[in-house]
Amino acid sequence: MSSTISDVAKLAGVSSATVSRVINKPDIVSEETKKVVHSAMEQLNYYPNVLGRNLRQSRSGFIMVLVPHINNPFYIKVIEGIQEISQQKNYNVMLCQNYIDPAISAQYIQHLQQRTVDGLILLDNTIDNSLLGDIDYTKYPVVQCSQYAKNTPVPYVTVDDTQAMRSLVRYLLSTGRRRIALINGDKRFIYAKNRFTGYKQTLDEMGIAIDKDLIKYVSSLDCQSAMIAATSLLDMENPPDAIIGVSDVLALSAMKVAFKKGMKVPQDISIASFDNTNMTVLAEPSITSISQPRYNMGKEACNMLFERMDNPNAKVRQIKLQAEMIIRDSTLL
Amino acid sequence: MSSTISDVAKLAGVSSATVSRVINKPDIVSEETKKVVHSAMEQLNYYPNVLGRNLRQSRSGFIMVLVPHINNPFYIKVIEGIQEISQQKNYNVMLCQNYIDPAISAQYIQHLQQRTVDGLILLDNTIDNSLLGDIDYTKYPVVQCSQYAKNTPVPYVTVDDTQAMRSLVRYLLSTGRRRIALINGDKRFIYAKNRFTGYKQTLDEMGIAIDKDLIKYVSSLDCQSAMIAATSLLDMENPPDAIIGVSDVLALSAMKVAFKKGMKVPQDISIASFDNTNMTVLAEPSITSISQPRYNMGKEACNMLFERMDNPNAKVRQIKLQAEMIIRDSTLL
DNA sequence: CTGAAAGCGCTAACAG
DNA sequence: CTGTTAGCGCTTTCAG
Repeated sequence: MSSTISDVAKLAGVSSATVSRVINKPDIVSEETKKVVHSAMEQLNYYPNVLGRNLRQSRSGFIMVLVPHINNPFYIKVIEGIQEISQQKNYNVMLCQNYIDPAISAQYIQHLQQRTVDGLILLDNTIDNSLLGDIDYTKYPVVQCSQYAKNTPVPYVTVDDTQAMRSLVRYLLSTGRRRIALINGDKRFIYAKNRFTGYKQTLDEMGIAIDKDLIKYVSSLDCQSAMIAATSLLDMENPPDAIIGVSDVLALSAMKVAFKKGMKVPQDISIASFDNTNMTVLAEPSITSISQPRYNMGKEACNMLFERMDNPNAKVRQIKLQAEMIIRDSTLL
Repeated sequence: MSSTISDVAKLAGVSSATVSRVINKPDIVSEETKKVVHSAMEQLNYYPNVLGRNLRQSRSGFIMVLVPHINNPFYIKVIEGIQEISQQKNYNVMLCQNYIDPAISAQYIQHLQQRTVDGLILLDNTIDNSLLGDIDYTKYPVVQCSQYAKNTPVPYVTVDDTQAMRSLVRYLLSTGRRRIALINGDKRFIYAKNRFTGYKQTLDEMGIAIDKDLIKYVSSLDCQSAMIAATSLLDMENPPDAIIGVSDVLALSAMKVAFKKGMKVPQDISIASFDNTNMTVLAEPSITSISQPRYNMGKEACNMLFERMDNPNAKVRQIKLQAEMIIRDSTLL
């Protein structure tokens, strides 16, 4: 079997405590003994057993990142940001998908109580944050990312969806569009609520009446639902001259429906989206999209989590980052 | 702090061994004591501390899945399959991305020696399997997935790339195409080598001379490289009448270039790809693609890994799954 | 069916 | 700067 710290100690002629110090606090060990210990470690091909260390320090060295589903490219970059920070802190990431199933989430959350993981970053967007209700966030370090709960002392990092939508609608209006349709997600999601607010505010300010028929909701962000929504929009007697999808897949699907109806983008209709994943560039024409600072969201969320893991009484920070509009061919008039 | 097994034992008036049995081997405990213990656990809101258990059993309860990058949708489904099986086995997954950097891989592989993880599924495609050379696969459970090493006793599950390419080329020929271009990945990758073999074999069999100018290699599977390759193909004096990309992004990029040159797909040129991710459906026209059994690859690889974790001397299985061609608009003549 | 006792491998006081 | 000692929380013999 593999060698232990006391094997090394014996071979080096020192105590296991000293070996431990060589590994963890090399500064307080004399050069000479360090040399002896290192050579013993090498001879025995020794690697510290993390399980022993974990028990002793009662830390697992893992954080959990709970997302709905990684087939949504939005999460990929966020996860990268999280992994960047956690690696700096010598922590591993356990990435969990709940497939929007609260039962699965509940199982994963047990990992906090069982000490499988030391903290949790919640990218879950379960409606009404029901999930958060199951977690004792006073006891375990938890940070929300993207989605967030109002009036709850849980740290979060999110993006200013209202503002992002405002800039997008304003821009479309500036290109002369007046019948701007919106394909939104379930309004019980905060992002959907906020984006709708931005949409409504901007039209209100410009004195444009809201046409309820121009607003569609999809229960899931996939091609099928999106195509149904887009078809009903484009089949209207007085169809929209622009469509905003709250996710790239929605916009791409809408564009596909427009093509099928013989419409040209952007000549006949403008198309815009949120998320700015690489689909927007691969599409023909390329799609104007709202780029959220996904990587930074991940980094910030992870930083916040470590703040709380280091000090459970640290101030609860709740921050909102700004998004950016990337204008591409699909709206260029 | 949270309660321990001996707190529960004390409250229930039994030994901690009995509490342990209630949790792990309930069958050999009397109904009565079980009841008492359960109620004590509830009163104390007890959850077993996994760190203690792990040390005792010297297992971490984690397996590692090492992939190049999860922005490649190919891996997403494989990972899902892996997670499905590992969850059944009460194992957690540590998903690691090496960003095609051997130094990062090397760091992760230490986790095996440190016992942070109990096994490894390698989806890495580092050229020449250099990575595998760093792992003592006789000592630690390792399974390769997708990529594999010939003549090495490491279990793997892969897909019959040669056969898949053969069927695709044969099909394109059957639609009348004769100048079929190939945008391939670095030939030192096994998948690239095998797909090239399938391409060459089929053309040879049909008595069609290989035009080397029709074969392009990209060092990375992104839009930029792909567009450069596609542009040089379509700028030829005698351009191809079909382009196969070994990944969806490559094909989509090629299609974009074709559009820019005023060509129509499939009328002027056929486009086909490997991977069959949802981009192929979102594209207009939708793209003919080779669908690999990604989910099953993940499941099989994970099953193999547990076989080896359960029994290090288990027979080394090396299996090859079949891919399927999905015909869509981009090649319909 | 249950209890006592040992110990997984490590780190952290404490003492020198 | 280093050694001694204790113990993290759990499971697993071995007895009974």
